[in-house]
This record gives sequence, structure tokens and C-alpha cells, in this order.
Amino acid sequence: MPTSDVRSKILEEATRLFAARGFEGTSIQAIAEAVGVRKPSLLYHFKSKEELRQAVLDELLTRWNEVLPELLMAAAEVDRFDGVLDAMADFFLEDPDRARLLVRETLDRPEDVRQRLERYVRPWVDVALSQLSKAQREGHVHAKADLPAYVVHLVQLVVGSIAVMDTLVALLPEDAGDRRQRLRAEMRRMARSGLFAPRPKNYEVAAE
Amino acid sequence: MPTSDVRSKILEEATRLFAARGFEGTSIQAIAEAVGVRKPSLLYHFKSKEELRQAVLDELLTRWNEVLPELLMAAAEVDRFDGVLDAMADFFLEDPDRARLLVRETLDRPEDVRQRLERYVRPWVDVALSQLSKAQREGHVHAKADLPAYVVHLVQLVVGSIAVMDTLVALLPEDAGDRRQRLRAEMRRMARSGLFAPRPKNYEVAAE
DNA sequence: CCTACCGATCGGTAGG
DNA sequence: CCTACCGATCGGTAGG
Repeated sequence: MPTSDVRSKILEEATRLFAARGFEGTSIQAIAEAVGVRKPSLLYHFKSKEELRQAVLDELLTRWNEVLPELLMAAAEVDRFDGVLDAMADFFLEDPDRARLLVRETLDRPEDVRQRLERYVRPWVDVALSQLSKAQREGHVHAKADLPAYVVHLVQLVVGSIAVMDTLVALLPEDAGDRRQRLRAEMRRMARSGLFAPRPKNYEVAAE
Repeated sequence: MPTSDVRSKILEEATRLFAARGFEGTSIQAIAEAVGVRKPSLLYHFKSKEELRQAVLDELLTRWNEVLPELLMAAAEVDRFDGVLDAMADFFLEDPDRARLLVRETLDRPEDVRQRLERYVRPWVDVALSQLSKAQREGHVHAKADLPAYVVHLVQLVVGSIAVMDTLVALLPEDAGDRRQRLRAEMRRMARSGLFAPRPKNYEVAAE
């Protein structure tokens, strides 16, 4: 085991608590209790609360960078767009705390997050953009779409919706079956209809 | 003057600071300083920090409820949809702290916000939905659209995007003119294309 | 990884 | 609207 068991448990509980209560709303005492150690033991692994914050965010964005680029780089397929969109949604739905943490951090430290997005997210956004531009020139994508702005909104739509999903589902009619599933399906539909020119059956992004 | 000058100044500074640093990240001492009074004076106007939080949120949602319903109820016009969407965007762009506060509060107190949305937002969402349903039956709106889910996502798109707009614009190419304006225009385009069936020129919601 | 302890700041009150 | 003050908790350190 490369990193100690306690260290990764601290990261796990810190992620959970920062997401639920925010950084300022979470004491290192509370994290230590959740882990099952004393406060000074936590501070042996992370020299300060600020260092723990950075480590939590680092881990989140590192995992993001493990999952998404390879999907984006994969051989062109008919449903590439759906694949990337679903993978992004899956990543955050798998643990909605990731979305909440990212939104909180963006509100708490806009400049810090901006620099991280520049480093972690922009590269694969640029790849997606070059493919989408090609599809736009070929007429598969709405000519009027402002692609960089579209992608930014799409990411915000996915991350933001998942971050507050538990509150949003409550606004849907109660009788509806799986309200989360409905929100997700409609998110996908909105993403597609905002992108693809009206050729219902032929929507691939980069079919060679 | 119905409410004292100091009281409204406290609400104003509290809104600003809660939005920027969060509730837990803002001390009542800091708010008192921003207002120019001592801490116990602030606590004369609001018996506790919690009471101040509720008052700040009340004011925000009350203003929302002053602006939006009348717009929604106004006589049917060709560009009703754009009108409502723009009014909503204007409301939050006029003071982006409103969006940030709402997002933070949703993360901090999901159940509390859910109940308030039920009271403040749901009524006019229901009005919008009945009009959109009619438009959908008449074929102006995508048949596949899940309208309740669509509206929920649309509100989240507007509020969420504005809440983190300063960070998002930094992801757009630097050369672009007014990047905020670009984001806003694309938001509008996404909202429309997700809703209206492909009849480019005829997009009104409820034209009698 | 622990006990013991630090100064600073927190939300809030007494009393005028 | 103020001065003066409260106990509790904060992040962090000494020392082992």
C-alpha cells in the first residue's frame, strides 16, 4: 500500500464533509472524529487544514483526468458525443460529492479553480472543440452554435445539476417513476438538441 | 422609511458576504464592520446569525416573486419565452450574489431550500408548464421534451451559470469580445433549441 | 499516533 | 446603539 490507510480515509471523509457542509463549516476535529483518530494525528498527515483542502481537490481532478481524456481520445465512433457526455455524468453521479465540492470550491476560491480548470480541463475541452468545429463545418452541428460557450455551459449543466440534484428532483411531480432518471434523460436531450442540426438519425461528431 | 437604514444595510452586506464567503465563512463581526456598527448592535436587529440568514434568503426570494410572476402573467406576446428567460437572467445578472447565495444555500440546507422553492418558485413554474404543454400539443415544442424536467434544468442553467460566471468566462478564448455576453447569448440559444421544434421563425409559446 | 495545551476568534448576553 | 464580558470551539503546536 503506497499511501497509508489512514491518510486515504482522511481524504475520503474530508471530501464527504467539505461537500456537505463546506470548508469553513467543517472543523478538522469533525474530520478526525469521522476517521477515528485524534486531531493532532490528522495534522501529522496534512500539515494544515489548507493543505488538506488542496489534497482533496487534487485527488478529485486527478481522477477526472484519469477517466475523461481516454474516452475522448478513443477511436471515433458513432455515439462518441453520447459516450463523453454519459461518462462525464457517470463520473459525478457515481459520487455527487464530487460535483458539490467542485461547485463550492468555485464559489469559495474562483481564481484557484480557474487555474486548475486551465490545467486539468481545458486540454480535453480543446480536443472536443476541434472535433465539434469539424462537425460544424460539415453541417452536422448547428451553424449558430458558439461552440466554446456551448461546452462551458454543458459542463456547468452537468456538474451544477448533479450538485443540487436532490433538491431539484423534489420539484418534479411526485408520481413520476425515477425522477433522477428523468432529469438525466432530459439533460441528455437538451445537450443534444443544442448541438445537432436537425438530422435526427445522424448525429455523430466525428465519423470518418 | 419603514425599515431602519441600518437594518437594510446589514441585509445588504450580509448578502454580499454570505455570497462571497459562505455563511460559515462569514462572522457577524465581519458583517458589523462592513456596516460600520458594533456586533451587539447587529444582534439587536437580528437576534441571531441564523435569523439573519433566513432574513437574507427571504428578501432574495421575495424580490424574485415581485419580478417574475407579473412577467409570466402578462398578456401573451410573440416573444413571451424570451421575455421570461431574459427577465430571469437579468434578475440574477443585476446582482450575481443572488445566484451565488441561492446555490450556496441549496448546498448548505437542501431541505430548507426545497420548501422555499415549493412556495416561491413552483407556482409560476406551474403556470409556465401549462402554457408550454399547450404549445407542445400544438406542435411548437419538441414532442420528446420532458417539460417539467426541462424547466428545472433551465432554471439551474441560468442560476448556476451566473453563480460561477466569472470563473467560466476565463475558459473562453481571450480574444473574444465580451465573453459574458457570449455566454449569455449561447445560454439563450441552448434554451430555445432545447424547447422549440424546428420551425425557426415561429417560436412563440402561447400565441392566441 | 497520543495527551496536553496555546492564543484567537466564534456567536451571543448583561447591562446600560 | 455601546462597552465589557461569557463559555465554547477554532486551527495548530510541544513533546513524547
